[in-house]
Amino acid sequence: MDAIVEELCRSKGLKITRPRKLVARIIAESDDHPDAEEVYRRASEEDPRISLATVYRTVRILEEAKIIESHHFGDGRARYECTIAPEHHHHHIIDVTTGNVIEFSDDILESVKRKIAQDHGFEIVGERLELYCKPLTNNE
Amino acid sequence: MDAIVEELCRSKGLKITRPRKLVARIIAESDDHPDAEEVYRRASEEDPRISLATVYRTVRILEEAKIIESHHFGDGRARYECTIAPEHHHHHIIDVTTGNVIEFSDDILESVKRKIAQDHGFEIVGERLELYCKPLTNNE
DNA sequence: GTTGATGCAAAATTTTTGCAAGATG
DNA sequence: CATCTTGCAAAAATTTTGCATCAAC
Repeated sequence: MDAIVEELCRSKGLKITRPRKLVARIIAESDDHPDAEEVYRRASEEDPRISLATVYRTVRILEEAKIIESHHFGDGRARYECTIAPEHHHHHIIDVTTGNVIEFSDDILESVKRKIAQDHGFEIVGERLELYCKPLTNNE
Repeated sequence: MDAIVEELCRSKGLKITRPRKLVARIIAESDDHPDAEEVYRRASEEDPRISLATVYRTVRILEEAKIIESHHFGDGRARYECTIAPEHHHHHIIDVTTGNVIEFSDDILESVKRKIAQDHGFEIVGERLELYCKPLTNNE
């Protein structure tokens, strides 16, 4: 993980710093899509010198480097997750009754999306799919 | 259009006011996903008494009433569009080279999404699909 | 007339920026 | 040691709120 971040930073001419490694690792280790404030809180536990401004600057840089992704799940702020994982590519089901976020991926969905983009003369370079759902009930 | 807004407001016990009708109409007539500031600007031209706070309050109410939808296309602010139209349901392709937003809808996509939700034990009550794309080139 | 909505100004929230000091390559 | 990055504090941008006034029902 650290190695990948360092490699990606290097390839973009970015310096490898303690805050960058820390923020990237915090997000990689989190499976709950923390927002900037929460990343800052978790980072501060390990290195109290880090500032919130740096977290914001860093997540922007890491997002540009495709190391992390940001999402907006309806609340005002951006929430982050790491893209570096064997099977990262996925989307989100948000259970509106609980706020739980469930990740999923689907090959058919992927090809349908790709074809739609193609038919419009485009190639997908980024995307965002969120399904806001409520649990199925048997009688309704 | 006005009639639908009025009916929906009434059914929720909301008063039908000049600002509400105006904001709803502005958004219904816009095909460019304006943000709150822009809705305010357009509304002000017709009624200079309206305030930005009211625009924010009104879009929230209209969104709760399912009369409009909000989106986050990567810039910081929320952008709005009206849901009241014969064939409203659609998603967005954002051309990252120009910032243009293209709307599309696709029946196969719809059923794939519905099935995915079902397989996870959910029913879709809202959703958001954005494809960030660049134009296809023949040689790359 | 009551109740809910508006406008204003002020505050809250989220994010960005200027700049001096510090760390990296 | 030149350049990029950080931390701090201050500002910007977006959105929300308190309250007196006003409008809808």
